[in-house]
Amino acid sequence: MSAAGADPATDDDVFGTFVDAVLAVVADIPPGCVATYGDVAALLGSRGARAVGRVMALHGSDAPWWRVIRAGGHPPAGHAASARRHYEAEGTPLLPAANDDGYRVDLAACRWRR
DNA sequence: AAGTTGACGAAAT
DNA sequence: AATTTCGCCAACT
Repeated sequence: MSAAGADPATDDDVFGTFVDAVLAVVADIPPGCVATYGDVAALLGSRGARAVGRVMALHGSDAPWWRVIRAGGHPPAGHAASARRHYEAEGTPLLPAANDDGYRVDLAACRWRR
């Protein structure tokens, strides 16, 4: 029966394999820590940091998207203000920044590793 | 089927 | 240091 699925990626496969894998890694990030899009992609065996960001844009609502940031410690584009509240609530170390979005995440102190 | 997009990364300018 | 360009990968139209 599973073979009867009309669409191979919209019936049995709750969400594409990729999406599920990305959400699994993001959900595995402990509070107070963060990982970069490139790191998440690397853990999946892919180098598509953009592909990971795409998953967050589509399903980020179902995962702690604020724990996934860009390289350099910058928060996701357009969501810096919202992410900042989560960091303070989780105890994530932040660094003051005059420019950017007003703050930066201390990757050197809380970059999650596997 | 092909082209475009996207919550990115890194290097070059 | 900031901006621009190219590269990567997967999904959407």
